[in-house]
Formats: sequence, C-alpha cells, structure tokens
Amino acid sequence: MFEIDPRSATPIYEQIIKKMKELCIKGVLKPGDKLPSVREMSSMIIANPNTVSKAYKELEREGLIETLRGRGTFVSKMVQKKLDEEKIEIIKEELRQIMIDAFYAGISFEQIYQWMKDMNNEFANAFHK
Amino acid sequence: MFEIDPRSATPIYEQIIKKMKELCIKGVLKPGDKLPSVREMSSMIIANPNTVSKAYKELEREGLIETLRGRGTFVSKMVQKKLDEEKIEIIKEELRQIMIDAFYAGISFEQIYQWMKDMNNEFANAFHK
Amino acid sequence: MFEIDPRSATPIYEQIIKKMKELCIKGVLKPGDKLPSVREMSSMIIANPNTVSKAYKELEREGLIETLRGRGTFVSKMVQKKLDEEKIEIIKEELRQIMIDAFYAGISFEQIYQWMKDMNNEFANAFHK
Amino acid sequence: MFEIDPRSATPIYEQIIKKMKELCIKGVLKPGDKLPSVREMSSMIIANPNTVSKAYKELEREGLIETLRGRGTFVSKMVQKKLDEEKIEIIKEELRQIMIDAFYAGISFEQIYQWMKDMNNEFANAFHK
DNA sequence: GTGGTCTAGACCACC
DNA sequence: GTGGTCTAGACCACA
Repeated sequence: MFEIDPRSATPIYEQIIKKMKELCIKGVLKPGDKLPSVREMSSMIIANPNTVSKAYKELEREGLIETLRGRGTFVSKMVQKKLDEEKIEIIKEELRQIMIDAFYAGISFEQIYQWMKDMNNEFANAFHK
Repeated sequence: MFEIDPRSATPIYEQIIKKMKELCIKGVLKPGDKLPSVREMSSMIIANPNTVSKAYKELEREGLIETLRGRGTFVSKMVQKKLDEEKIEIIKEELRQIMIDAFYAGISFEQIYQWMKDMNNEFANAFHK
Repeated sequence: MFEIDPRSATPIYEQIIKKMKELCIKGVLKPGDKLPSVREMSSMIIANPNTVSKAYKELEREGLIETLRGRGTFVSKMVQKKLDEEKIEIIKEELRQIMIDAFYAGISFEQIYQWMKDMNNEFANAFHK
Repeated sequence: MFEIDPRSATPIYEQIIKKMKELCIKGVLKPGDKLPSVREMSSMIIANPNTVSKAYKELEREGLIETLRGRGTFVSKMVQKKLDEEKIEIIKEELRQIMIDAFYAGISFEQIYQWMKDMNNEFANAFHK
C-alpha cells in the first residue's frame, strides 16, 4: 500500500496520516473504499498496532475516514473542506519556511512553481474547482 | 529582535533557527553582522542559554553563521549554497505535504501561488538571481 | 563496554564518539546491533544522559548509527562513505601535525609506520578493500 | 609569515605554536633566527598580543625558542628531543584516531602512507637520522 | 567578555 | 520502555 520510514524524524503515526491523505487526494482511495484493519495495516507496514490505531483515530477526527462498528473502517464520503482560519495561518507559515529552506538549498522560485504544478496534476487537478 | 512562543509545538531552538534565517534572507542581518551573544539572546527571548547555544550551533553547522573564539558569533559570508540532492528531496516532499494539507483546508492553488510571490517580495527577491 | 576518563582534556561526548567508532571499525559492533540506551550508557560510564545523547546525535549525524523512534539506537548499514574533500583536507592537516609532534618527541618515521600497520591489523584490515 | 584561521576549532595560540614548529622543522626558521616581537607578530596575524604571548611562552617552555632579555626572542639551538613516554603514548593515540577518521572518510592506507612520505620530504627528511 | 562542556532533574511524545 | 527538549546553575578555556 505504502511504505513508512522508521528512521524519519516525523512520527510513524503522522507518516501514516500523510500517506493516507495522499492516496485519497490522488484518487487511489475513493469514498466508500474499505481500509485494511488496524492489524492488517500494522503488519503490512511493520508498525505497532497502537501506532496505526492512533493514525486512524486522527484521520477519523479530521473526517477523512469513518468506522462502522463491526464492519470496518471506510473512506468517508463527506469531504468537508472547512475554511479554518487558524489552520490556514499554520499552512501559510509552513509555506514560508519551505520558501526559506528552498532559498538556502539553492532552489529557484520557478523550480518550486513547477513542482507545485506537477503535484496538482498528480492530484488529478483536485485544486482549481 | 524577534519573539518566541514557548507554548508552540515547535521547539524553541528551532524557532530561533527559523527566525534567524528569516532575518538573514530579509536582509535585516547582513554578512559580518554580530549576533547577540548567547547570554544576551537568552535574556532577550527569555530562554535558557543552552537552548540558544543549540540553535547557534545548528546555524553554524549549516554555514549561516560562524563563531570567532572569544569574540562572538557573526553572520557568515555564505559562499556555499551547494546543491544538496538529499536536502532538495526533503524540501520537495515537504512541499507535497503542504499542497495536500492546503487542499484539505480548502485553499486554492492560486492562493498558494500568490503567497509565494508575496514572500519572494518580502525576501527582497532573494530568488531569481 | 568501554571506559571514559572524566579528567581528560577531550570532552566526554567526544570520547564516547571515538570509542564507538573504534568498536565499529574493530567489528565489535556490527550493523544492526542495538546500542545501549542513552540511560543505560550514561549509568555504565557514569556520565549525564545529556552527554551521552550529544554523542549519539553526532554519531547519527555522521551516519554511523540511526535511531528508531521509541525503539532505540542501532548501528547503521553505512552505505555512504562519500569522499568529502573538506574532511580529507582536515585529516591530512591532522596527520601533518602528528608528524611534526612525532619529530619533536623523537619518534622515528619507521616507528609511526609500524604503528599504522599494527592498527590496520587491529581494525581487521578495514583498509585496503 | 603564516596565516591563522580565527574560525577554526583549534585555539589561535595553538595554531601559532603549530605553525612555528612547522617553520622550524621545514628549515624556514633556523637556530639563532630572531622571531618577530609579540607586538609585530600580533599585528601580522591579526591576533591579540596576549594570545601571541601565550604561544611564545609555551614554545619557550618546550625549549624551541629562547627569550634574551632586552634583545628579543630567538629560535633555540638546542633541539632536545627527549623521549617522553607519556608524550609518545598521546601521539600514538592521536595517530589511532586519525586512522579511524581516515577509514570513515574513505581514505586508503596507501594514501596515508604516501602523505607521510611527502611530509617527510617536505621536512627536509628530518626523520631518518 | 565570549562560547563550550557538564550535571541534575524535569517533562513530553512516541512506540 | 525510548529519545528529545528544556531549565538552572556550574566550571572552564579562550581572547
């Protein structure tokens, strides 16, 4: 399904969240699709079940997935996209840091813009609606 | 000089690093400028000298500043800017995450691009050279 | 595991780094081996956990070890061994100083060469490959 | 005469000592030669007179130079070369560290040996007597 | 005055 | 359990 890097500085549960979001945005995972159970997932990516559970709980809290008692976990149909001012400020601040890091890494403005366009394509042009 | 948020999830020493980079890229701090001493800075931002020291050490490792024994710490000339493939991949991956988060926060592609242009201006058009 | 001299002029954290490198090069520590935890090591060598942590961090930065979140620290596979020009110059300069000091200490050229060969044997002929 | 690097991790006074020893061993400075005064030297290499003084004192303690009251400082005629067991052990230990660092930097055994021979030539074959 | 090292002890996130 | 961060306070070498 995807791979996680236990050596990475970002926590494993966060890596799972990110990967799941990516799969959803790319359309690999569609609304209504059933996710692997916590146990299945934990053996697939070689992680502690508690860690997977934590990721699923957070994804559920964010509304991306839903748990149906006894049936399993599914990709949620409702894509909320609430405009949370606080969240937007955080993202803007993160973007600022990326720009600064990119400058020090010698990356050009155009390169970043190109990457963004590529990613938008990759995401099936999820933006622009 | 700048402010630190001790409640933030990002460690104080990282906040210092980010702020310093920003001051440098904006031209507020110029090559050769003397930084506040570890003790001065620690009292300015109300943090432990060790925490400031950790930030300074990391900035030195990255080549942004240099310390002259017994004299203090100074903004370096930054001759490097070597293209580190690994670093570039990390930045690209971070950008990807930003894009994903932005999508879920309901931010438009154009909005992100506008922010990028604004930041480039703010950074005295450090890019493009 | 090894001993540290708290009276030595070389910092404890550097002594740890050196000893660990030596254990690795001698084959006592093999890739994948788990290192003592920071707390274990600190009680073993009677030093502060922070000091051990500093040594581990530096070893990780150099790529000799890697930490798996919440699981511990392990000897890494060491795929790198990239030829860093700057690093090589530093080593050459250090060698020059050794030669000068050896001359003033009355040590012969042959003696140094013999020591080098002995060490190479001790290191399981790590060189020459 | 020579240059010192205020950014280096090795103290300035030690850098001076090393450079002086190197000049002596290379034959640039010969027994009886007059050294620049502390003030001259400090302005030449842009360092604090106290720092130069500290270096001169240490060199005098080691017997490499001599101060004649009111006349100045001169390269000493007596090259002692006392076989100090403790000093020899220290040098051997330093050599061991160099070998370890060289291994991790990917430098070959032959390369080190070649450097040693080159340096010996540079030192006017000071060794081999 | 400067930064570098170390200790003791605390709290936290992650697994 | 693991390592990561932070504080308070100490001592030292260097310039």
